[in-house]
Amino acid sequence: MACEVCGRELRTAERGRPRRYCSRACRTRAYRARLAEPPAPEEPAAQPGRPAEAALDQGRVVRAAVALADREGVAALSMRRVATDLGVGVMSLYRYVPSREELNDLMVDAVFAARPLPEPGPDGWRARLELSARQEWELYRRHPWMSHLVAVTTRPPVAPALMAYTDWRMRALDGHGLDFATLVQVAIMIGTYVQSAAVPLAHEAQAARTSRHTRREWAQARKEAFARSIGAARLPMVAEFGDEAFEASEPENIFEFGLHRMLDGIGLLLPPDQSPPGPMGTQ
Amino acid sequence: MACEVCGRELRTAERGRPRRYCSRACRTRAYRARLAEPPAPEEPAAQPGRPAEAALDQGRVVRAAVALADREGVAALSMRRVATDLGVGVMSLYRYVPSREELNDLMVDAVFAARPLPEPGPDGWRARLELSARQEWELYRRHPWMSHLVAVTTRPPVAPALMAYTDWRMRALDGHGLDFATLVQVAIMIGTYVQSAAVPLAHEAQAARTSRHTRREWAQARKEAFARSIGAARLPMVAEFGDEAFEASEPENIFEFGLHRMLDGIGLLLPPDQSPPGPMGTQ
DNA sequence: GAGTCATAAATACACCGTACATCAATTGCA
DNA sequence: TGCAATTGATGTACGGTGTATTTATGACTC
Repeated sequence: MACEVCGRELRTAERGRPRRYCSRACRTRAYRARLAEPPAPEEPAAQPGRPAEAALDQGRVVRAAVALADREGVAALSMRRVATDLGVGVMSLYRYVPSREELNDLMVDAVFAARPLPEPGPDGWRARLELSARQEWELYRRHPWMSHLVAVTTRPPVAPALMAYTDWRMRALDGHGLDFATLVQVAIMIGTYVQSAAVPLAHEAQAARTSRHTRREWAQARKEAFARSIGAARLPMVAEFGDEAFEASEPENIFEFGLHRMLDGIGLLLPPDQSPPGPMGTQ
Repeated sequence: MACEVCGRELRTAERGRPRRYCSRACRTRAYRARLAEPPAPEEPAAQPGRPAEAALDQGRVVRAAVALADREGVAALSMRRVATDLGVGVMSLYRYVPSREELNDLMVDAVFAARPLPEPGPDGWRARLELSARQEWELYRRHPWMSHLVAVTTRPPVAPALMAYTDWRMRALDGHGLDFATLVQVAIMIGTYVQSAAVPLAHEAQAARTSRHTRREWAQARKEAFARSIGAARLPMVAEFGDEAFEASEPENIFEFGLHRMLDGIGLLLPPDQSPPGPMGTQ
């Protein structure tokens, strides 16, 4: 009595038909695997018992979720809201999306898949890495909820299109004598950095939506709170924060600054007189 | 009819005494502000109607929350669980903690406050920045839920002790001719990077707790999923991922690698022949 | 027509944060 | 000495969440 997919023990299998899967997620996975086996993923009709046309599919669910998050922010994103937006019952979503967590992944994947990095990229490793970072940053600007989702899942999102960015970055730097492990680390480091720099964007987007406080007001209030609680004596630098520091700490500027520092640091790994590399992907 | 703290409209003020605050959070804020006004914050007694001793205080609540998160992970952290751990009613917490979101901030602040950076730090800007990053990293290792909380709030946590890290970092690099705005950016960039590099730690901690999958199993499963869905042809680099890449992408190693690249990049901002600076804080 | 199966949905459960009303205890003041 | 004000602590309840379980419906094969 074990789930056919994940092998977990099956609970409450007493009444009715014998159960085969431990959860809807596993059942859905099995179903999708069965669908994926025949070589025609574009034409899923003519399945036994399948209605003439399905009202839903995974793409529609994911697109609706992305649109909702874009429109009303990550706080409004829930299975119920997505379902009502689509005009279907809540549980209908679970036929196409194994769980809320995997919906998050699918949303991230959809956004990245819609904007792949160009092939071939520009010339020169630095221009390439810069482009890849800037393009990812642009995605976070347009979909601020993404940086939130990435962190909320307590694990890196399982999104092939995001992995494609990593792959592209590795190829962007390949051919300069760096070993494979270093390429991995550079690519991951860049993605990690862009994501982290984008986290404040989610906050600003939410604040702009609820029109509660602007970032400036918030920074001012926080500064005053610090002045009251800790006293500026202990934080001499923070005590001098003014317009200049505020401007410098704007997410956009932090991103730009850190990006260049990081690229500079990567440059030091490479042999100094390296001539410009050939086209991408030629190893 | 507006809240005396935030000015928001007061709903449902018909029956009973007229309300003065829009929420318990505001009422608590007003109460705390009133407590802070007299110049003796250590001796708040002799208030009218104040009981002799309170069973709870903010410190106990925050400590219980931190202990709970350490013990059972961020998923188990809720107001109800904290309350039962303390043996009090749920709503009793709200007398000392304005809201769940601010409890998050207080938890982060408590952890950072318990481990301040040393004064004076070591010699040399690089050793200092490295120490500050490594010490923050150590905190995330010990309290993996922190990286999660930082991101969940959709805004940087309001934690003075965390701001103290920023201040320390700015002082660590001060005296090398960098302008104030650049100091701000360096300090924020380092903190941002450490936090983001720590996000996978939360995942691993949770996985280890539920003993579902190890990181190695998870990476393997993900690789197979990619091979099935996208096909390795489109991701030539990822297709070659093996033990070496797995080892390289270990959070600890990503952190170390990125830290050194970042410090290298910062070093390029400084004049090359700069002699070692004097003791910290001398401007 | 019976049986099998996938779709879709309704219901239900356990949980969350927290607004609200209430109670007893304490104190200052009339 | 009473009374009003104020606080700590709490119980109850509301509207929300993700999703397990169950049921109804239709389409297909035999």
